Formats: sequence, structure tokens, C-alpha cells
Amino acid sequence: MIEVNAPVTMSDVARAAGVSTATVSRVVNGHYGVSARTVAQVRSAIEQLGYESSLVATSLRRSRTNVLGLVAHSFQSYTAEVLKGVMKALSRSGFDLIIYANSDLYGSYSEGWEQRHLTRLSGTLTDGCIVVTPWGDFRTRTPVVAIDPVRGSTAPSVISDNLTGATTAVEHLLGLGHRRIGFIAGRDSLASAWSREEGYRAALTAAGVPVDPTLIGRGDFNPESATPLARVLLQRPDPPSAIFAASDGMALKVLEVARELGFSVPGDLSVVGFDNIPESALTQPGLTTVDQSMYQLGYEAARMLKSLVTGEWDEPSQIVLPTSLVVRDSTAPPKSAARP
Amino acid sequence: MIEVNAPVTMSDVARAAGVSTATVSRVVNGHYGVSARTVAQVRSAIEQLGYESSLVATSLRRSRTNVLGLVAHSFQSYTAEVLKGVMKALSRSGFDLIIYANSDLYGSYSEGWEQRHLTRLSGTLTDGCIVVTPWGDFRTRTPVVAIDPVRGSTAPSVISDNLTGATTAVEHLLGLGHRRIGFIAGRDSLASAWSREEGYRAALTAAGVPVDPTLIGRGDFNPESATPLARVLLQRPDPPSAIFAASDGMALKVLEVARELGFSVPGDLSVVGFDNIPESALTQPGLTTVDQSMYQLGYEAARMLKSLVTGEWDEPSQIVLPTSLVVRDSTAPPKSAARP
DNA sequence: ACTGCAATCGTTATCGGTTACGTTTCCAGG
DNA sequence: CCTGGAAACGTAACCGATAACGATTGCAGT
Repeated sequence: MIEVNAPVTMSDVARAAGVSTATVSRVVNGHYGVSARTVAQVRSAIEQLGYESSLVATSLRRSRTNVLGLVAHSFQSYTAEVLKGVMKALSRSGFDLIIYANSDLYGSYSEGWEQRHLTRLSGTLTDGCIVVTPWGDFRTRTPVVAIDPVRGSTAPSVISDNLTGATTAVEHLLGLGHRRIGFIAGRDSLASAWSREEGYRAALTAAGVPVDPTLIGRGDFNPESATPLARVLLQRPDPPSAIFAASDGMALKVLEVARELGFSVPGDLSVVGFDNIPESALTQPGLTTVDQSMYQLGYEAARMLKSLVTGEWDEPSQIVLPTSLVVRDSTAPPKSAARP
Repeated sequence: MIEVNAPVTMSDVARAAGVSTATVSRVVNGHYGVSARTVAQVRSAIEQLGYESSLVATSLRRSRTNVLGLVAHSFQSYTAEVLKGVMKALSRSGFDLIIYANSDLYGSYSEGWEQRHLTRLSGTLTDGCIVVTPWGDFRTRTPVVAIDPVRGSTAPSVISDNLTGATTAVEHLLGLGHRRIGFIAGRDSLASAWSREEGYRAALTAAGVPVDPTLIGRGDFNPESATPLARVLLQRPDPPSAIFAASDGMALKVLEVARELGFSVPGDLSVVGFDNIPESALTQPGLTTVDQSMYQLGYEAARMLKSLVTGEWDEPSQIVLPTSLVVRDSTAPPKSAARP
């Protein structure tokens, strides 16, 4: 049954136990200076009334709350994976997690809200935050760890080795014989997008293949942003024989467009993604991609934040996680392996 | 740059603007009774100092916070889909969302924590909560909407038409000629699990096929719970020709086990799931399943909670959403269509 | 100039806890 | 019996904001 009114406060408990709220507080927090008899009385009163301390009131008065926050700008597969890693790291650690999501997911991308919510939370509700958004930096009074930070950020962060990953991916395509390789970039404010493009350029240059700017589409990591770009690339009179997309979400959209335009994959077109989200293993054909463990990203970020909060962090403030190429069915040698 | 210390409070603003905190509060909340000149002063002070009101302090004092909560016991695809629907419904509604996740995701399933967190949040931080957990009911002072509630719950809730959905699924298998149909049940505390099993039994009975208890495995909606059950069913000397799993997560595990044991799907074994999570469309073969829009579930729950909070709800307290069968590639007639 | 009513703004109690500090109780030691 | 000091507990200030209430001011009407 739901009882709509059950505002049991600490003073209710105090009254029931015949003591002051101060004593109840001491019992609840296991502080020193309460006789065993009184503790028992208070405990039983708490039990009877079903009292739980208010998170809000506690947060307001205390500096430490043992609650960490996660602020994300959207909830794609990427974020969900990160979330699992974070929860794993926090498991049995004594920290709880609050995820703050704004209600404008599909609305206007108001750049300011992360900062707004961060300041509203920090210093009160949460002891620290993990942010995973395409914007930054953030001013807070509590530690912040960024996952995939903006370019040039010096804040504590966790990031994949995007440069190596992207280089490997393009080298894989080059190794298959591809020379005209399209690229769909991510949101350029992010360090990851930048590094992945760097890797693309570096691999081409190292192989003596000139970088053709008209083969580069400017996406923003949002899957939908890739659709028109893929259409443009594939409807050219001279379409590329392979496309490297800076994220799996975008790569999957490339597959969609390819199917729609009658390209067979990997026959007519090879596609490589980046991220290795769960869907990439399941799609048909399986997507060749660069694995960055988003789970691990979340796990490390949470571990880092935890120690930052407790003040026992001594490792460098930027963690770089390795990536690895996962070859599936979306890549093959081009039909005409040789071309100027 | 991150400034670690920026505790700008309302009284800082008040001091800077040369007014009282009450006036600042009035300006912030757009209340009546402040001259245009004062508003301008306060606004500029807020701007200069970068002030944001503390969510916690506001929550403590106010009855309404315009923040809704979501309490979930795990974060599988199911929850992620629900989440998207919730966010969509809350988009541009003036409500923010806080997701409370305990850190024991993989640890002991301590049944009490949802109640604990619910009381810690309700009446202070949040105006109401959506709960999606296999336990209930909950005592709170603010409205609660349950998604897929426990059996016998009378609380406001949103649920799919599980009975019809399950019946249709089994009728589909019967129509293909299957007679030995296995079933992997969900957590029996949930109304949905109950209804789906009911549908399974009803369809069989209506077709004159006796229900064989040894063909029923007792899972709990957790994908992992299905693996050993599927193994048992398929390693029998007389395995069923089809398996209906009460959730897609479990059905996908059945596919995994089938592959492992050398069953071809749908050649040797037909598999049907329930939920239609995104993965089901991508897996190979595509999973035939009963579509319940988890997105819609979340959307409706949020819509309901919103009106409950504002006190303008007049529809029934239980919403039932339709389901529909999605036939993909995991079902086909059995090899020997006729059997006693 | 005087009254009266709005408009404007400050004072203060309050939300539910926490904690510094003060007070009382109790017992050991002199 | 008195004193000292630690243990046990209450008092009250405080965290940051809100809102009821009171006080002040300005201006119109007479």
C-alpha cells in the first residue's frame, strides 16, 4: 500500500525516543558519545517509524555526501556502456550515483545547461562529477572528471588512444588495397574527433596517399549527422571505395545509406567505425571497427573521481586507454584493387 | 580552467547588489514586487558572480522542485529505452530528471535499497518518481508511477498488454505447426512475467495442447538466468522444437546456447522473444518477438507522473499499452511438422 | 499637508539535519 | 565530602534558500 503522507523527520524520532535531535544524529552517524541504552532506544524508534534521513538536508549541512554525479548530454549506446562501467567501479564503494539529464534531449542544444546543473549540484548534492558532453571546461568547487574531453582541456580526464586507433583502422583499409578512403569526422570541439582525423591523415600521408578534402565529411558524432554526408560521398560520380566513420553510430548510418543506394558491403564499399558499440557486432554485415572500451572508460573515470574526492589521487590527471582493431565483415579489398 | 573554489551563494549576490537575499530570491524566481532598477542590479550581480541557485537548498525549503526521479535496479537495454521515452516526455516540460542508481548493480540484490532511496528523495529532492524494479510497493509522500509493477500492485502504473502479446506469440508458433513449445519465464514477482506465462498456457490450452511443466524454465528476466535453462531444455533427449522466452534478453541467450549446441535456428529450433529491444533486429538470425514499446512505456509513465505531480490527472491509474508480433527469421515450421 | 493604499524591500522563522559548545551527570581519586 | 574530568546529552547556530509578515516609501486623492 502507498501511504501518501509519511514525512518522518529526525525530530519525530527524537520525540519518540525521548532524546534530542542531536543525539539521534549521533546515533545515525555512529558518532561517539551516546550510551548503549540510548542507542538502543533511538534505534528502535527509527525502526518503528521507518525513518530515513533526508539526502537533501544532509547534503546541505555536510561537506561530504558520498554521492557522485554523472552529467551526460544524451543517452545513446555510448553513454549506456559508460554508465555500466561507472556503476561497476562504484559497486560496494559506499558511493551512490546520481545521473543528471536535462529534459531537452531532442530540443535545442543549449550549451549552457551542463555548467548550470554542475554548479547546482556541486558543493551540495554531489562530492564530484563525471561529465560526458561535447562542451567544457567547467567551473566547479568539487572535482570533475571528463570522459572524452574537449580539445585543449587540462582537466582530469579519461580518453582512448584515438590517434593510434584511427591510424590502425586506416592502415587496415590501405592494407586491403583501398586508396580512395572517405572520412566522416566527429564533433570538432572534442579532442577525440581531432585525434581520429589526425590518425586518418597520418596513415594516408605515411602511405603516400594524398589527403583529398572533398572526401571528408564534417559530422558531429550524432548518428543522424552522418546520413546526408554519406549520401553525398556515395552519390559522387567517383565514390570512395571505403569510408571510415569516426563513430560506430555514424558508421551504421553509412551502412544504411549504402544499402539504400544499392552498394553492397563489403563488395562495393568497405566501412570502418570507431567505438565498438554492442550493435556493431550484431548488424549485418558485422561492422569492422576500432574497439575502445566505453565500459572501461566509465570504470576508470569513476575510479579516478573516487580517489580525487577522497584526496588520494597520485596518478597523472589524464588516463589514456588502449584501442584495438576489430575486423568483422564490412571490410574487404576493393573491386579494382589498383587505381591511380 | 577549473576554479576549485567558487561557492557563490545568494547572500554573496545580495551583498554585491546591495539588497537582501529575499529580494534576490524574488528576482531569481520572477516574483512580483521588485522595481525594474533593482531587478537590473541583481541580474548584473548574478551575471558577474556566476551565481546558480543550489538545488539542494531550494529543495529543502520548497515543496515543488520540478525535478522528477527515476529509480531503476539495473541498466540493461530495456531500461535505456525506457529512459529515452521518459526524456522525450519531459522534454521542454520544465521538469528535470534525476536517475538514482545504487552502486550494487552486480553485488547482492539488496531488496531494500529502492525503498530507502525513494524515501530519501521523495518529499525533498524530487516531486515524484518512476520506479522500474522487480520489487514494490513503496511508501512515499510523493506520487510514484511503476513501470511493469509487481503482481497485485494497485499503484499507478504503466504496463504492456502482456497476456495478449504472449498469446499471439505462442499462437504464431502453433500456427507454424509446433506442438512442443518450451517456455522460459520471467521473475515471478512481476505482473508481466505472470501474464506472459498465462498467455503461454492459454494459447496452448486453447489449441488442445497439454501444458508440460518440464518444458517450463524459471528465469528472472536477467539474460544470464536463461543460459542454464536453455541448456537443460536443449540437451534433453526430446528437446522442444520451439522456445518462447519471456524477454528478448533471455531469448538472445537461448540463441547463443542453440548455436553452441549445434542447433540451427530456425531449422532445428524456433525462438520467440518478448520486448523487441534494438539488438533483436540486428542479431543473426533476426529475432521474432513481441513488440512492447519500452520507449512508449517510459513516455507514458513520465506523462502520467507529470500530471500526478501537478494534480491534473483524471485518467485511470493503470495504463495498458498494446503489443504486436514482429516476425523475423528465428521462427519457421518444425522439421517434422506432425508429432503426437 | 494628511490619509490611504500600493508597491517595494528587509526581517525573520523555517525546511531537516549537523556540529561546536555548554551543561549536567557520574564516578574515581584525594 | 569535595574536586576534576570524562562521558552523555541538550542548546542553538548554521547550511542556502523561500515566504509570511512587517516596515518603509511613493504617490494619488481630498
